[in-house]
Amino acid sequence: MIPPSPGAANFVRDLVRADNEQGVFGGRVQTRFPPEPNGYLHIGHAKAIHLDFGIAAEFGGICNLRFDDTNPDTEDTEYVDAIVDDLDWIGYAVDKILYASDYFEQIYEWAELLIEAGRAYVDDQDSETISLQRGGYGQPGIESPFRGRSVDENLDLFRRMRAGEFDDGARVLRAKADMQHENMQLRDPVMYRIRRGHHHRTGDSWVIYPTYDWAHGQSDAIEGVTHSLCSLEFDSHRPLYDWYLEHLPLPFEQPRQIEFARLELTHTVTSKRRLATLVADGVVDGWDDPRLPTIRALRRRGYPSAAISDFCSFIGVGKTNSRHQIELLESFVRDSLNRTALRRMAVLRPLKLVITNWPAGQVEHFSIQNNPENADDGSRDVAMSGELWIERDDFMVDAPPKYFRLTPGREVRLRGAYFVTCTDYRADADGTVVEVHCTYDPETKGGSAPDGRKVKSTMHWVSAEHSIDARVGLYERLFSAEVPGETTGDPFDDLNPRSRELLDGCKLEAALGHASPGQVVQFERLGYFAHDVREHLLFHRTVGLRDEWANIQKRS
RNA sequence: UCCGGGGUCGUUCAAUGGCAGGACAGCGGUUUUUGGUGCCGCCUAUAGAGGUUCGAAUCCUCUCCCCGGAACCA
Repeated sequence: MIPPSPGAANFVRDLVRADNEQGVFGGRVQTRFPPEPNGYLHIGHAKAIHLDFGIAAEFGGICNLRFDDTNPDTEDTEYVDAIVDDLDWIGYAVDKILYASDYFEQIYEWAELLIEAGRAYVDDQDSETISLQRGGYGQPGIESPFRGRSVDENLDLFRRMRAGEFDDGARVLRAKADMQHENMQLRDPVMYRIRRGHHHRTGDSWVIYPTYDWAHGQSDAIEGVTHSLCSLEFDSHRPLYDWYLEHLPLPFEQPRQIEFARLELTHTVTSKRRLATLVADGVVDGWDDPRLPTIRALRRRGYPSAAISDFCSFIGVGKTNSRHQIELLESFVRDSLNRTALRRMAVLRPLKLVITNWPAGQVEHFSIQNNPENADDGSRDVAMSGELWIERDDFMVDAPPKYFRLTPGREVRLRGAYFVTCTDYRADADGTVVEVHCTYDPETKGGSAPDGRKVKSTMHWVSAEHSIDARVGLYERLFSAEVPGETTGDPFDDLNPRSRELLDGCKLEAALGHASPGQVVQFERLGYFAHDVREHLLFHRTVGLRDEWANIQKRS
């Protein structure tokens, strides 16, 4: 078991504690988790969620789920529902859902306030011109010719923007900040744009929408947020966040924005936009495709929620850009699953093994433990006959020194069954081994020899007669909520090509045919990547997901 | 080019003026009816150069490198 990490950095906690002890915010702590409902949550969000909710809980404060829904073009209630559901699974059930769109009226009124104070103006130029005038790094900005409009004219124009008198993109409301500021965010940022998209909650009642910068801090302030935690790329927005708030009559103390490094992992992508592209382009089957690092996909693959929490608290929170190795996450998953996963046998690349001294037609049944880590998990019945499937990699004609598995003349154990000794093998014209011949020792029933002799290797196997073929749709049986009965047509229709390829021809022990949904199993010593033990440890990894993740990363 | 944020074992996170430590990865051993698990051991780091100090990863100066920032995205 991986020990807890009391030393894990969390500078956010330190800052909040300092504020709290000094009585800033009157000892109050309030945070928020503010996703835009334009995609599904992924492992990177889990880090933010544990931070946001964790800090609030630690200091006796509250953390709200607030949807940052200020862009009607990309958002949908489908995402709202999925995010709430995932959040619940992660361990933070919310009873109250907040939306930035609920504050549109208040935010609008504050915009008028800024106009009246001479701190905002309507600009008639298009976005290209505005962008050009903003200048560049180390380059001066140019003030808009509309910057000097009177308060009355601005107010009139802004109200007509809201009333829908102008076309999309015809005018914007801009903050009158500082066109020479070294920070581009302060060079008169856009506060409102005209957009006639249908909003998932406010429908068509608004044609102007606040931008992120002119909505986020305002929403925080309305809710009474004390510490607004966001990722590093917003650090240059903080002066703007503060600038807006300083000019507004706030109902609470002015919130404080704190930036932290987002989670990145090797072999995969933690960017909602890139994931959305993969889903939209059909590169993957959907947001819950097991190749994705979305919460949905992780869930479907059997990742325990606790393993994700443990991982998140272990890695801590800092400002260093870093990319954690996927192995670290997996170590938490294994740590958890090793104690709970039922062991099963399956053969991914079958090779026929014939027991030449097996009584013709005889079938024997063995009771094999479900989990050596936990006797309470009981045992299951496994049938054996004289013809078995073993892993192709478990037999070698010319075995190298450190190879302990089957080779001519060697005795090994078939897990839970008998000792067998290889006597012979058959190869085809190309030299490919097509059949291995063995004799078994009836005295070793159950897998131990009365004379105490040892074998170097224990191999997994399935009875040819009793095994089931992965073609009956194992993948779906284990990963989907439904357990289909008879499969008709091509059972691989709903699988991605890579999974098809990996599962084609696999032979499974009968007990896998009725695995209960959501039950994670661990294969006994086998895998697609026979040269690398790690790769085939747990079932959900045997389909080569790490490689899939890497492929996904390349294609996004 | 300007502004901001960063730089400690292979990776990641500690150590905040006092013996550079953990985890993951790797390597070796051991246990084992999974080449899994468990257990034991080993390996490797303060970006560079100066300075302050009895003492520097930590404080100061300069240099180098990485990331972010000029959407009517968030």
